[in-house]
Amino acid sequence: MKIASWNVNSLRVRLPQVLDWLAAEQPDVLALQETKIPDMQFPQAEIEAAGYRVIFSGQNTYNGVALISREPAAGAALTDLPGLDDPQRRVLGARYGAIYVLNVYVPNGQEAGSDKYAYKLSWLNRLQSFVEVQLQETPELVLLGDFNIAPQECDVHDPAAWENSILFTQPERAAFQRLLDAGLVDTFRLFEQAEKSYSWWDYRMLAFRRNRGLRIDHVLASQALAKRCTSASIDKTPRALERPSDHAPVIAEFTL
DNA sequence: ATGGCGGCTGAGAGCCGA
Repeated sequence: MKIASWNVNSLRVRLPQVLDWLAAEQPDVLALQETKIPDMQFPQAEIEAAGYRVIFSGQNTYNGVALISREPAAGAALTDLPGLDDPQRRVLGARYGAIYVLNVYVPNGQEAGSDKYAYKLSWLNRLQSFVEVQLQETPELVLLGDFNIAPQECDVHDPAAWENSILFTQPERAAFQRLLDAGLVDTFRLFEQAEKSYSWWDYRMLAFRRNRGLRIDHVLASQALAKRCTSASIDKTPRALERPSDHAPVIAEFTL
């Protein structure tokens, strides 16, 4: 079972790259964030023509998530965190076989101390509560997506420069740690990885070429499932294409 | 390192992302 996450920063723009990536990598599940497209305009036919199923929860301009899969999702999809009345489309959960897949686009937070920062932290609290409940229901669970949090110093190209900056503040990192404490494992760190491995690079300042990035996209697996994780990686190749997303796909594989 | 890029809207320049 190969599960991946990719913030595409507009599916309208990136659809050809997504189709190419599906053909090349053959994932069983691909979670997309920042599709930025209303459901009525979602390119369902193009994805189905590639041999995949897809479910989506979108809106215009901002946010939007989708789950592309080989096999159809079982049962109804979840599009809202329980207890959070939020028009922003940032969550999509569905079960594939025994595995519950929860695709999230965590709020950016903009700046420590801002209203958006408070929203981010409360959003992460709601996420944690839901994960705790869902783990009782489906012990095999993958929580993946754009977390907008670099959890450790080794996930930041210049930790000193990023100290107290959004994506790397202590409260954000503590919220990420609480997700792990709830029973999740950062699959990327189960394996030896190259130093300075990142999943996002700013479009500006030649950040990708200089590898000045952050690792903010993650595939977290429940402890039951993490035991069956056989690989975890970041695919930097799409980031080097013409007109790329600023994020790279992150991948984890599990034995069934 | 101020913003530097890119996508969006709406038809300007500004918002937002990270």
